[in-house]
Amino acid sequence: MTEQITPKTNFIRDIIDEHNRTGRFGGRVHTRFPPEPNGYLHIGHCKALCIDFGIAEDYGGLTNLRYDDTNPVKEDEEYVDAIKEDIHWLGFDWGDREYYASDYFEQLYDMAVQLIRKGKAYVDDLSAEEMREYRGTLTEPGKESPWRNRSVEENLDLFSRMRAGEFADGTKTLRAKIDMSSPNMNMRDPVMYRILHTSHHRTGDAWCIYPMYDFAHGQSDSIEGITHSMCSLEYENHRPLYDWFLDELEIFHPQQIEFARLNLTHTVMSKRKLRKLVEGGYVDGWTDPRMPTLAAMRRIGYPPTAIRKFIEMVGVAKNENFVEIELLEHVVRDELNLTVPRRMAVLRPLKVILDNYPEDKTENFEVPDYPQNPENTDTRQVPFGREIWIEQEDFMEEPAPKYFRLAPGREVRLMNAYLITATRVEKDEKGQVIAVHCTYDPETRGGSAPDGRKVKGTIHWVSAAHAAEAEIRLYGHLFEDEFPEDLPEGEVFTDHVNPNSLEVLSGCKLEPSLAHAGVGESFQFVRNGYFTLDKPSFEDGKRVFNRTISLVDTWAKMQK
RNA sequence: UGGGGCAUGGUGCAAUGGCAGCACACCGGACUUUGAAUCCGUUGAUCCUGGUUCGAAUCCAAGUGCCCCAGCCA
Repeated sequence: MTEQITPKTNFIRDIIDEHNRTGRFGGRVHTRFPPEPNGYLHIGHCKALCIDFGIAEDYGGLTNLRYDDTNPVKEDEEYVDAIKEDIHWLGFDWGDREYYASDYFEQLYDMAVQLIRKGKAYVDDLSAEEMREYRGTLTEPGKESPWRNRSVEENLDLFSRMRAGEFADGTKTLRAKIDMSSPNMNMRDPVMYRILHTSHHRTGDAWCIYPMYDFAHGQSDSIEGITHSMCSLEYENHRPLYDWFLDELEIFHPQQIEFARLNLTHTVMSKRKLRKLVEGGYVDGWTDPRMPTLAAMRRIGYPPTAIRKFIEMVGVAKNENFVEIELLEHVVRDELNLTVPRRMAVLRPLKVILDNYPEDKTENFEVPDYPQNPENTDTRQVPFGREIWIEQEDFMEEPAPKYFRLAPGREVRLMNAYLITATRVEKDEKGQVIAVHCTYDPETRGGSAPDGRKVKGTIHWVSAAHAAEAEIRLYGHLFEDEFPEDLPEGEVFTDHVNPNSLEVLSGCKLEPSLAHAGVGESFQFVRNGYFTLDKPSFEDGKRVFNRTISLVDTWAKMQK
């Protein structure tokens, strides 16, 4: 089995240990996982998920699930269920602590009023464009809004009328009164509330003003008693604001801690781009096997334990990183190797005829299901006959150096069956090999010779008389490495979908036992890729398989 | 060029003043009923310069490089 990972130290644990030493939170560790319900969770979110839940678990603390649903124009109920399913699939649980930032809209409103009363917030009439001009630049300070010094009474009145729906979208905002010349752009009077006459997936039309992330997140953490609020690096510049609101409001003050998000080679992680793929019909939804979503990984048979192990191996730090997809695949394969049964399937079939095998004889071989796992000795019966299918690439008429598989005059082992020797080939009018004639050695039943002679090659096979027919879809990575930052529209966009990411092979030959396997079952493939039965399981009366990149990689290695 | 952050083999993560280590990848070998897997091994790194120290990846100083911030997104 996979080796135990030694518990890693990381800077987050150092911070928490320090808090525990000083007693800042009374030894309590309470985290939250705060997805915005605007898409499916992908492997990148998984890192945050594992950190939020994992750290709390390690310290005997709790983790809340909290949807950061402060922007109704982007969010949808469809995603909240999908997110919950993914979290549970990974084996994490938030108990009954399922919260929504929108649960706090009333409290947040009261807090805003409180800040207005303190003279720390004001209603601004600047348009979005004007606000941008007033904000200044990275190197030049901003200017104060002409509306910045309205009286508390006027601000109170205007803000309540904003809530009442008197003003159109974009005509007014509520802003924090901080410092227009701050070198940190987030402190230049950030917007707290904007007007959005849009109905919200949970609060419906109860509100037409919605809090910004910065005005909602810290207070939500505070309300829930979160002690450690982990987020990605880009929020570092927001921490002063996170702290400012909490301090001005004089409420419980959690600690925000930032870490580097996960980047994976060959993998598009931007939710915006993934969404565009789905909406543009470039893929078959969020669970398309080519997507990096957890739902897609579940569909193609990645074990959740392997994904968690992968995240653990990646570690946590503040360095910008690009983890190689090979690590993920290694971890997944490592587990699948022991846990899913092995089967034989021929993707690109070539007929082999055993000339000295009785015409209508059939026999069964007992074959181990888990040859790699000494603790599981399950076997199955695999039928064998005079005509069999082998992989086209397992035969070379003129073998290359170091090629150990079948060639004229050469003896190889049919895995778990017999040793066979190629005698002659049959070709069509174009000179293509359409069948290979062989002789088998009846003394080698099971694949070993009584005289002890060895063969260098072993190949897989499927009995022609018993084979199940299938169309198999080979899924690889969806994208080329270079994916445009600004996603182009229409035709141009398709240029960036890797054509090799989906290869459909028809006429594949499968072991008969696979013909009865059910949707969702995973199998180790004969050359150590693997595949998962997927729906739709039948198309035009043929079973359809989806499988993952692992096989493609293995295949690519075999070719070179 | 304002502010914030980060620099350790190809990649990711450790080492918190004391022999720079682990995993993946790569290469080589062994073994094998697939050339996969497994096992073993090799190569390979502290951004630069100076300083403190018996001793620096670690502390100090000055550089260099990369990332983030000018949404009424999160």
